[in-house]
Amino acid sequence: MGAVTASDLAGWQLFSYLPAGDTARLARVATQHRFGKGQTIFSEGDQADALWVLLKGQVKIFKLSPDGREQVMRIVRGGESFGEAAALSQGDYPAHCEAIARSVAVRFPANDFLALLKGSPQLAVNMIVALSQLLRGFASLVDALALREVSARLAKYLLDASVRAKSDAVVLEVRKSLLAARLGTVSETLSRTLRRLRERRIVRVEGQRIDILDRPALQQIAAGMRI
Amino acid sequence: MGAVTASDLAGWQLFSYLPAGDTARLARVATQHRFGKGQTIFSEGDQADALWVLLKGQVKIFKLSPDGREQVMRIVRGGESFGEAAALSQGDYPAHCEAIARSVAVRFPANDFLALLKGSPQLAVNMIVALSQLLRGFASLVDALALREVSARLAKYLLDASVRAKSDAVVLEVRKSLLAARLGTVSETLSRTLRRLRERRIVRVEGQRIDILDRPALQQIAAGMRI
DNA sequence: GGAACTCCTTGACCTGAGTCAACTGCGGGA
DNA sequence: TCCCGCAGTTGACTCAGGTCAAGGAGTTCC
Repeated sequence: MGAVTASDLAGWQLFSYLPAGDTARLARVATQHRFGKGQTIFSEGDQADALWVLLKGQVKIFKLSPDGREQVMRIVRGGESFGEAAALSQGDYPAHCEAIARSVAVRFPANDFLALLKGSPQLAVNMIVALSQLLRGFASLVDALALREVSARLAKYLLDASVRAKSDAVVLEVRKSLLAARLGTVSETLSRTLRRLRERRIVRVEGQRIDILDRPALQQIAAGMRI
Repeated sequence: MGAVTASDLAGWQLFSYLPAGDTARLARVATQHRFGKGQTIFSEGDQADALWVLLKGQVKIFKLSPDGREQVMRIVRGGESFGEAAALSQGDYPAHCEAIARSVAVRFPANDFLALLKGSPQLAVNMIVALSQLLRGFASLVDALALREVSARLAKYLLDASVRAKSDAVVLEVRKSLLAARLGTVSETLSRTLRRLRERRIVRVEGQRIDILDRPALQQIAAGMRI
């Protein structure tokens, strides 16, 4: 745990266009924390007394089933906030949160943040935009889980990742078992699905690297075509 | 389509604690619309140029699978807003929206609303709280779809509904086929699941009315116990 | 260099739940 | 009062995908 300077906050989406005074006030209530790989940041049911921004590393937000299966709701990348919804509606965290790589995060006590929100329309609007995007992400996750087969979810993931990477070569940002949990399945099924794509020459797989060989086919599968 | 007065807006959660000036400005950009049962309010992919508040009636937000299965993301009740996330992040509506009963809704053009947000910290905070609650709802939907069986989802739904009704007698707010789509299943499976609960004397079913006879059993099923 | 991991892959099996089809019964309209 | 139609129920069948178990292939640590 350490102090945070205003310049630490500059450049993050949530704090863009903020007047300097607001940034300074935010920095004053913030504390910096380091987490080792695998370390818990918060658990489902904990009192949501803080909102976080990830500076460095990678963090997963996930739920567990009664028999221990894991659904990853979100993989947080550097610069993104997390725990917002819980902290801002003053209840418990609705999911678990764990660092999946060495990470540095900034913690804002919920009360302080809420108070600052009321005095900073720009911060409030930024927060609203962030929440809206999050909601979009969740809507598409619901769609995927309820209405798409695993092959379509995987195809969509690869296409999205290739857009982000601006390349046909996708390097998975997480281990395959975690990707499986993200896609709402298990690693065995992911492995089999990836094999079907490989056998059809739609992708080439080399460890964490996946090359898209036949984009149109992948798009058809993402749109619901059976394979 | 009709005009909206400030008093029409009073009392709705999103507009609570607003200074009179803000309410008046909101009313000035708002228009009132009536929808018949089954009428489309917007479709997935439409440009999200407005945010809505439902005054009367009932509205469903839903997605369709490639082969036409329906997942209801949300059932909007009187007083709630909808289309917020889409309108506030300036893209397309990510889902379909249809009135499931005769309804009256107020429409706020996205640009106007966004402008008002910047000038009304209280409105912004209300919006943030609303979005946060929505996000919680989605998180629990993801959890249900990915990690719970249909019986557990149904049990949880009944328990929640009974809390809202403050009674062991739950009157379904929607047709069973729509409830099925809400729970991420089909009406046949809902029917069979309900029968299993009936046979075990856990509930009594009379049309749209369901009496909870054995709450502890229902709680166990909601927590993942197989039946 | 090898032991002990952890991650991934593959095969065999099983089951929850979706599909299709038939039937029932209530409720509204003329 | 009699249809007609839609919501709901039930049975039979099918299958996507989860579980269990057994390797294999890198990695890390003595």
